[in-house]
Amino acid sequence: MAREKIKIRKIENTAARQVTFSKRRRGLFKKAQELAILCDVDVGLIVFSSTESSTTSPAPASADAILFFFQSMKEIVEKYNICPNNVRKPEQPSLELQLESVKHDSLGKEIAETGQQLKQLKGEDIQDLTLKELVQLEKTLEKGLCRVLEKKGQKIMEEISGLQQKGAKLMEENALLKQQVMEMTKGKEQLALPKSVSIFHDDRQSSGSITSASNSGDTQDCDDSSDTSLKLGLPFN
Amino acid sequence: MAREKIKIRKIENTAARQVTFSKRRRGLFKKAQELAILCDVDVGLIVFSSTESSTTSPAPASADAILFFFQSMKEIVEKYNICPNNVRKPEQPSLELQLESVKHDSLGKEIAETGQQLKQLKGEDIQDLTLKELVQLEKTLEKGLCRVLEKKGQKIMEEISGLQQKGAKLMEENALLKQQVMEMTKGKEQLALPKSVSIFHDDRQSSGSITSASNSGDTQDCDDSSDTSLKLGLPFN
DNA sequence: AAAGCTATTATTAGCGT
DNA sequence: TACGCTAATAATAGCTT
Repeated sequence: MAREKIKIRKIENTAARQVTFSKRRRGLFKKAQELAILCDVDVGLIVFSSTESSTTSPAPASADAILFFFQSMKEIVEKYNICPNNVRKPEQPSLELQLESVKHDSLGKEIAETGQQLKQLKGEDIQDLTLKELVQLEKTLEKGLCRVLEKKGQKIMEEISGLQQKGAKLMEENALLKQQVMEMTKGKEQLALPKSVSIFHDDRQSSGSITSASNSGDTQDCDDSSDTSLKLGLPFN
Repeated sequence: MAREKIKIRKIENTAARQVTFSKRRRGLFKKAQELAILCDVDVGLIVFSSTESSTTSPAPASADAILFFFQSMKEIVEKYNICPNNVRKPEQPSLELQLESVKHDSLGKEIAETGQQLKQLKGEDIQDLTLKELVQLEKTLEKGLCRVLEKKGQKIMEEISGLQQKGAKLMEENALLKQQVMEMTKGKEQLALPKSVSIFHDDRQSSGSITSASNSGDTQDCDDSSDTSLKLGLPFN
């Protein structure tokens, strides 16, 4: 309803969207209020303003909106207080208190603060911080980064040791199979032996070779894992 | 906005009020939806009437906030239910259902998640993260740190440039005063000359000395500020 | 009463500053 | 950037059906 008719679809231009948002939100609230007054009804309206750019973390915006909403609700409640035919004094204070508590030290505030902290840790919304605050932020980030790196190192070592174990087992199995193959190649006459026997034999015989193999294998494994750790580490950096 | 301008006050005629209510409510909801679509925001609107209540939440994005909205709404609705002269049983279930439908994502959950993210960014509570998650965290932290450092650099440069300007001004003043003192020390006979003349003289004579002084001063200034920048930078690292 | 009509007011999109 | 302006569209008050 202006110079040009527009289609109701998302306005892609950010600035224009912001302007339209302000204007239309004002209009919407005005109309809501008019409806409430003209028709003597309660209207609750909440607009989740995403004034921030595309960056995530909806918490602060939501919190703002929630506070706004509660403000409106409070006004409605106050209006009702004045309204003569709805006199319910005992109920009013508790609701009032709830609103106040939400406004001051409750969920909304917590979300807002936590959300902002989160944003700031992500390096967003740091325009108005003082140098001191920035330095504090930096410290926190470094500390966090340090811990994360430490934990990452641990995890990588765990991963490696897991791989080592797996490797060892595979080697063991491998050696076992080799042994079996050798066995089969050597004495083809034993081919038809019962499983249990052959297995028992294998276990015994392989014991020594596997041990030695796993020893050398361990050393090799370590070397391999050193390489592996580098390889593992890289894709995650 | 029609055949006649009306004042925004309660419409006393019940029938007319009801008609206006229907019309305006439709308009309000339409506007709410338009705002939501055009500006890509969440809008929650609830209208309480003596005969019905209706709700809309055009975009299901931040469910937790909407839950909060519904919870609050529910409280108000309950208040209305208790109110003896407003009996609206049939509407209750639908609102109740809507509330239930979004209940599984609670605001508490958002707080918990945001809080945990915050903690994890600080390097706490990262015991059970996977290697991949840790790497993601690391990236986020590095990005944040990078931004914070950049902003810090900016702030420091601002600080420095401010100090430099101040320093330059002080030096200039200093030189001027020195010149004046020298003047006074050299020729005491000129002490009683008219202002305009003495000033003119001062300007002239000092011109050379001041220029040179300011030159060396400038260099000194630069060095000083370099040192200053280091000194400024250090306590914040 | 509910739905449709239209003269009139209200809102606002694009522009200019 | 964030205002104010105004042509133009949108909503709607009172009426009719």
